[in-house]
Amino acid sequence: MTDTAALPKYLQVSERLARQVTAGLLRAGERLPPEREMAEGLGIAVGTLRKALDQLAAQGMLERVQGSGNYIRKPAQASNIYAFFRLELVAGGGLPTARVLTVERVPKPGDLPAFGTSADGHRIRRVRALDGVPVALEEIWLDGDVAARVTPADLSESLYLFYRERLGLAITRIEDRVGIAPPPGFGAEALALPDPACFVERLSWAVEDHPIEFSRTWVHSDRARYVARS
Amino acid sequence: MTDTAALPKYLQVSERLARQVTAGLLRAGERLPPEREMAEGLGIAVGTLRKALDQLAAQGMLERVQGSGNYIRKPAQASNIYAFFRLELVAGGGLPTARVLTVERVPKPGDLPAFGTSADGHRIRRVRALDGVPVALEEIWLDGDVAARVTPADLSESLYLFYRERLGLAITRIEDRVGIAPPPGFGAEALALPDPACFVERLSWAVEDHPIEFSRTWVHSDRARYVARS
DNA sequence: AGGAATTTGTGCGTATGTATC
DNA sequence: AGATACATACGCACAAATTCC
Repeated sequence: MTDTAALPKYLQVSERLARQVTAGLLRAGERLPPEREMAEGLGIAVGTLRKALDQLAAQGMLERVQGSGNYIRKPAQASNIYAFFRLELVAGGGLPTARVLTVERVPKPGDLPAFGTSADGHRIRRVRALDGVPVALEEIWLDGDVAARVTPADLSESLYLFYRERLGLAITRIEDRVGIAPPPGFGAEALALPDPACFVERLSWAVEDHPIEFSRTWVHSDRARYVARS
Repeated sequence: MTDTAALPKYLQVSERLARQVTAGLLRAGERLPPEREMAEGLGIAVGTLRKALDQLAAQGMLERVQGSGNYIRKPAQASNIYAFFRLELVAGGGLPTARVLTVERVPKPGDLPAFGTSADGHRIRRVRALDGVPVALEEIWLDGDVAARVTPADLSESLYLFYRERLGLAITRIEDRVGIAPPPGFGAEALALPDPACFVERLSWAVEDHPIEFSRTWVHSDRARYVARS
């Protein structure tokens, strides 16, 4: 437990809703109660709730339809809650899943950008799939100081939940860089991606200007693409 | 002039500020007047102005600093106002410019996604540069029905202004897809990009669900990258 | 160092417009 | 046409961060 200052109400609410979506309590397509009802139930003003919903809409998690209602858009999906980009099949859509390959605490290599305070990092390697078809390799570096140990069991459900509930961290800012690069050696068990692949580098901030995570995702662009909607 | 319904005030204000930035009336680093002053000058409520400023901040055009002020972030730059991604040098930053190579009205080829109502499109080809160094090739398809003719002179200043003032169109939604592909044949005069390159496909909506523009940008990823910040 | 002034952030409540059902 | 529900707009009070004296 950190001594983090209390989040603003509107962020508390959007975080809570995001968690409920992640946990599957709110499912895709589901309609939320009317804003006035919901605000009353939460004990906040309608304007505050609307700000929270705007947040979620901006993240693509919610669709707001005037005259109709607010609808959950994203299915419950692991580890993609704060993603700026969505990984999609070339044809669009696809149910995202991820399988953890390895989790190791190792010294940060020199080619990583500066983030966190430790010389070590937790290196998490995963295969990401859409509708069961492997489409990308991913390497996530979590700063060594946020946790002494990380095990695959911690990560099996949702990276998001792990960060929020086990570490007490709320990711507040993300920077993505898009380029191309050859995929790294992920071992024989991993998907063989053609060389080179489109990839996205991500720096995640837990608090302003203090990144605690760095990740790289290599996407087989014949099978899937990163999609961003404004 | 279209019979478009009047835009909400907060969008009118953000559009106007965006134009001023594009036109160079507001320069990078410049601080805006205090919100209360500004709102009074515009004859609107502070909350409405704040919503406009939030828009611009979300677009990366403005930086809002509590206790300090609102600062213009982007330099005056042509045609990048609505960009979801920013094209940056690998080291970060770089002053973006663009040079139009050709503008032609031609039948839409079959590999374009569905957009607009015409069988023809205006094909605009450009070289984009950062700090004077060519880093990307770009092909923009504007639906044939939004204008009978388009000339390079129309585009020399700013694609944004052209859309807004000549065509009366406000881009309201953008969808970007990231992948890799070989750069096309842009003629001998164009920058020779290595094959393949990282590229971004963009569909721009003028009104909800009615895209009028499609573009593809091929980026030499050794020189520049697309960067998105949340 | 410290405190006041300035400036943006959060939160509330209300009234009216507009799209959907 | 009426009811429902989200969108816009206004105004106010207080909190929090920054700036300046």
